[in-house]
Amino acid sequence: MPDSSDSTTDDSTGRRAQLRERNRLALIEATLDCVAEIGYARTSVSTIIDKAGLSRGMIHLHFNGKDGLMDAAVQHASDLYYQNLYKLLDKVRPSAWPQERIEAVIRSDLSETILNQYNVRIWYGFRGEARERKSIRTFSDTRDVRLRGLMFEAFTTIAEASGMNDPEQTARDATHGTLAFLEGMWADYLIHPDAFDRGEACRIIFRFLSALFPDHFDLTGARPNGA
Amino acid sequence: MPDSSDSTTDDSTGRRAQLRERNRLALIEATLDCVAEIGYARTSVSTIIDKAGLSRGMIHLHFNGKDGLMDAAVQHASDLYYQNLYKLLDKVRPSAWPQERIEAVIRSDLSETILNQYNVRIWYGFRGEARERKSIRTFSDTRDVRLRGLMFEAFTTIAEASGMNDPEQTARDATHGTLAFLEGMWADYLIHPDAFDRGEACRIIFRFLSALFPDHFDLTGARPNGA
DNA sequence: TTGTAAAATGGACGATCGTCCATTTAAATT
DNA sequence: AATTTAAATGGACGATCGTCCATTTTACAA
Repeated sequence: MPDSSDSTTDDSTGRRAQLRERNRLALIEATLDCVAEIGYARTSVSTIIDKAGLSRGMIHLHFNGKDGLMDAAVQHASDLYYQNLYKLLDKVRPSAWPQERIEAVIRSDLSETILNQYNVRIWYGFRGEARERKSIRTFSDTRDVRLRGLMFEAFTTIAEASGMNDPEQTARDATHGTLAFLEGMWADYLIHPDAFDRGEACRIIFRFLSALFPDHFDLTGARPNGA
Repeated sequence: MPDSSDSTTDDSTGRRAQLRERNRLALIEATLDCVAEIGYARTSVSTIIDKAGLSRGMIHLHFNGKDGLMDAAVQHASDLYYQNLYKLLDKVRPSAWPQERIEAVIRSDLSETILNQYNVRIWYGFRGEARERKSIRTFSDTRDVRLRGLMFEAFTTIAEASGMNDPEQTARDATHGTLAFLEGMWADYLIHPDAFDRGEACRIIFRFLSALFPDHFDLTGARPNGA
């Protein structure tokens, strides 16, 4: 008794499409695993399909070759990074002080969820090749768009409340500076993964921020408002 | 009239040794050029000897293979970096204030002599592979040894003069923070080589330092002493 | 000038690279 | 159950990889 239209409509959730998508994702994840484990230069088609446990031809089938797969992998890594970061940032309550938002950005970006060996190796593994592959370049590039806006807005409020001469310029510098700080901490972690101390990294950034905005930060993070 | 011992002693400055050394260096420089131009992953023995204009076998002859050449190239790049940096730092007069030394470190590390497309591509090109090759790891690693000590000493003096609670801890944080700052600026330059503004980068760092040590820094750099 | 030993050459070699397609497998349709 | 067709397979292919060595070149000593 064939029912007219429901059981197998082409909503691409059929078993066929599901398996297809599963394999596609498996290839991407295997690629990222390889870059994290053996580096970009040593990651070959053979090592990827070996790790994924799939067949050689799938890379050409799904991504038109290795380059296409690398592009998709970079995009995926980028998506995961922001997805995880914003999940953490969404935890701050809507009525939070701007300095609390800044603290959340810093603590999140240095937390184990975001800053770990796997991510840092992927990040720097691809970054070395950024000049060559356009898609990889945009990966490192997009860090700003949302995050930068969020931080700039918070710092502007803080700078205005502090009665600074040029609050907008100060906010721009503070945003740029804090992001540079975080970048530097990531490099630290890459090179000294064992000696790296998340608490110390946070404290150093907060020390600089508390010097810049003493009413809004201390060495432990955000300060409750009230002059 | 054969003179007893001077004209051809084995002081390795004979024409033979000169040519040998010249070719050795040519291979190293060709390697760095390749990494800067096409990235680490695409740099092959063929591209190297092609750029050097030498023969295939020389790599094995002088460096026991590609890996040995890469190690030597990394070492050479590192040597050049510090050689150039310390040449700039030696220009500050011996009686300079500590804050002037810090300013010199910052301005030098962000100057065109040190921070340029060639160097930054080499730096990040190798860094992505740092996890794999031990010699490459130490390349990124050694940044501190002398530089860190130099900065720590200067910041300690500054922190003590500022009457800080814990001058040593403050000096350690300031050193760590400033180096992280510089690292972040390098990453900025890698990704936005055109938009990057050296003056702005300096000003941002000085803004943070002037907040931390208002008697010793302002937005333009070091401040002359005198409370 | 001749002999010799170090240095440089460039091609051969097997291994591995990424691409691509003839074939097989299996989900979906009739 | 038979047919269709999308998906997956895995090996063949030429190109390129890095290594190595038989040979040639050349600086230096005799």
